Amino acid sequence: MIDISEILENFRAFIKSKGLKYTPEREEILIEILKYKDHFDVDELHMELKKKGSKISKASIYRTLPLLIEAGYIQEVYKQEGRAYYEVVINKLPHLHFICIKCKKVEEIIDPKLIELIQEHAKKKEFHLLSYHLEIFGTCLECRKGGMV
Amino acid sequence: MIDISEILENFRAFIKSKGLKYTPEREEILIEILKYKDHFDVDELHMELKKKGSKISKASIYRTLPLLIEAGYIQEVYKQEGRAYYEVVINKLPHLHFICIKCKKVEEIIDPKLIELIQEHAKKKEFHLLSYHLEIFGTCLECRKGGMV
DNA sequence: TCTCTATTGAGATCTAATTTCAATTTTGAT
DNA sequence: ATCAAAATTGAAATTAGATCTCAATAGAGA
Repeated sequence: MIDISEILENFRAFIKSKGLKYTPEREEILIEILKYKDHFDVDELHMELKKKGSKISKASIYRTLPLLIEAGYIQEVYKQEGRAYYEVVINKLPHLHFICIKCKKVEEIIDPKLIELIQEHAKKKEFHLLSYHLEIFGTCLECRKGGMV
Repeated sequence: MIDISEILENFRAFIKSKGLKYTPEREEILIEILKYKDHFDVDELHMELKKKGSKISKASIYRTLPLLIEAGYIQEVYKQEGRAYYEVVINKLPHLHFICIKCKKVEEIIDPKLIELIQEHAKKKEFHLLSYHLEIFGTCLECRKGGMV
């Protein structure tokens, strides 16, 4: 389970270490994001915050996301139709996304062999791993039954 | 080695099979793309065609790329700063891209274990694989030496 | 050759993301 | 607490890749 207060304290330290200011907006965005169990995008997050009475602008969200990525809390996982999708990656290992291009369903696959394989290569190249996009695009069984592709 | 005339004939058949028309523009775009040994983007391709006296518009390139992807000649491999990058995938197997976020260098890794792993999962899920994005973002050794991250 | 339909180029349009800027807030120092 | 310097914010303007519109053109079967 994720300990929010610990994360917020870490985030504050991260922000401070960069000589930036720890604002209520940044904290509120992080708290809201931590609630996501799966993928989200900026519009979705903005609407969610609005629904709760928050006045946080999209601009602030766009400005905060790179910080959260840099701090290691979230990752951009894929882009579709010009829109970026993110997910919380705390305690999450690299995983494959199988994305159906027809119904847009996304399925996650976590495979220790995959993780090992990636880390092995990164180690060999002395590459410092920050994030990853591992998407497999195709069509799922249900959509193929529907007479497509 | 790639046999261009065979590919063009296949492409013509593909276009015809969809009830579309085989135009000089489409052929020219495919021929030009087949020359790329690594990644390219629309602007780059458009400039290259222009340099050779071609009048092909960007609109036509944008309209042709999805056909080439569907026909299996190219793939969109990653997006960076709002721009999509493509590569020729004829005779190419799934491979990882290690992308340095500092110097933007991209290194390809082909690993039979990776291919096997992906195909295994796809088969299990009865997922029809069309394309993939396998990007690992991070920093390379040289850039880390430069005092960053 | 004729006709139907797809395709093209040029420019308009769309829209996610970024930038600008004045007002506000944070924060460390006093 | 108060103050000043610098970062941050929201709103709106701007940017830019990608898509769409449309009139003119060209491919392809009859």
